[in-house]
Amino acid sequence: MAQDDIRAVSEATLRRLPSYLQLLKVLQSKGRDIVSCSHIGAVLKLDPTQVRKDLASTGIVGRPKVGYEVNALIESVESFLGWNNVSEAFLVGVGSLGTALLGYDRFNRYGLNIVAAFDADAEKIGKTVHGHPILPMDKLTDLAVRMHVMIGVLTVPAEAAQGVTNLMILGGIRAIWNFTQSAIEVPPGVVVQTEDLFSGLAVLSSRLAMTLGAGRKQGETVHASY
Amino acid sequence: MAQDDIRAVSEATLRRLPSYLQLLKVLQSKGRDIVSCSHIGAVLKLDPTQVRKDLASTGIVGRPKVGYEVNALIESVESFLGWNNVSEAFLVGVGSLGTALLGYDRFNRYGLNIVAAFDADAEKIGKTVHGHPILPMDKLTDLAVRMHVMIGVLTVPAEAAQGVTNLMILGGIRAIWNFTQSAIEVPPGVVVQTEDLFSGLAVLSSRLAMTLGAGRKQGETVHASY
DNA sequence: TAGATTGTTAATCGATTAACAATC
DNA sequence: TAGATTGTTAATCGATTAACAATC
Repeated sequence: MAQDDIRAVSEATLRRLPSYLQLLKVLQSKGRDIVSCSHIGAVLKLDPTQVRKDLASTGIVGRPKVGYEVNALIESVESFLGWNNVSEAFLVGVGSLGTALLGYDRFNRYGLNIVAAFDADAEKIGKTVHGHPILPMDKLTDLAVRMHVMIGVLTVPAEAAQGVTNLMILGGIRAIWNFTQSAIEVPPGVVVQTEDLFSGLAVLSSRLAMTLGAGRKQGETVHASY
Repeated sequence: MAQDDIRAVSEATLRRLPSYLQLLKVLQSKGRDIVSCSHIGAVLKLDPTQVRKDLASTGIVGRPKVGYEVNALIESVESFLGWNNVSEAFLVGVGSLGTALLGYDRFNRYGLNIVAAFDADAEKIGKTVHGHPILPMDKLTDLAVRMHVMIGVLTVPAEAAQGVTNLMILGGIRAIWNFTQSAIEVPPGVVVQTEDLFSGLAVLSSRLAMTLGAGRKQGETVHASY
């Protein structure tokens, strides 16, 4: 792939990259130098050609007959995702989910460093959650500007989502990881990734209902695409 | 759609159903009786035909020129997903994420009722988290059998995932909501839905890198599919 | 009635999978 | 060399979107 060829990589491909990365790191820790697409595909239950195309979209070039160098592949996937350089992020909304994310110490390996947390609740301000001080909302915009923070993690109640988003935008934040159920509006050039827990639950519920459902022949089974 | 026609509904459709449901409940609370696909599509930024097909797959029949009855539509989507009857679930692994999920009191509206939590840590056993008593792992299988629990929520560290899965299977659990990064093995007839936080982060990171990236024309913007 | 909306079939689009040449 | 694997083009498959008939 030519180096200037920034073609759009499909969301499906992007979503598979972290699973490759995880496997590659396991292989690396086992001292393995080389890996083939067929091997990756066998472990992750994916088509080898698909693995090859996904990897190629990160810019890696392999060696026919040999495969890919594990270290080079990790480097390629990580730099493609921007995960070799840690970006600083603000988290807003220190409820149960926000607290869980603040406690997740492995984000550093995935390019994310949560440097400050914010909450509207005066009770919480000044306290520390998993080593992160909780700051008042009115500091958000100024601090984002001063620290050049690019990423915001949104874990507030749905009704507060748009207001907090607006503060983030004012602070120059360019990417919002949205854990609310609210569809937030942002200006062009700002990226939003919404995580909806219930969409996964819908898949699970429906597949379960199907396996348990009447009218189904005995022994017939349903597999989710995990 | 004929009532015995259990055709496979695509995962993409299943994932959109919760967002329809949420909007419909907002409309219901506003006292609205009738809604059209074009209206739903306009709010959620989806093609009206796609909305119509998604809704049709739940079995609802609308009225030409009029639209769909809001109440009937909610009933149709909920019963399709099995969310009108609450299923009891066990949660295993009371770490930060498990704790957050235990604190999420709205699962009842989504067909899920977490009736017990389990952990391997003796320190945690006997304590109560968000009103849920934490039980020892060795009670899991027997209790699942006795209570006819069908759903397991897996929030343990990756290395414990397969072992706990096996206990769940022995207990007769038929659906596993897997929040670990481990690809678990289950027998036919058991449904697994794996939630990978990092796949969402990969999408965000890559889209951000693309908006910030060099070689990009000024003013060109990238939108995530939120 | 006319027009808006549903229901359904056809066309398009893009992702996945298959085929095969290039390569070490 | 022969065979395995990459890289790439073609075929297939399924989801999305468009077109249009049916309906109130």
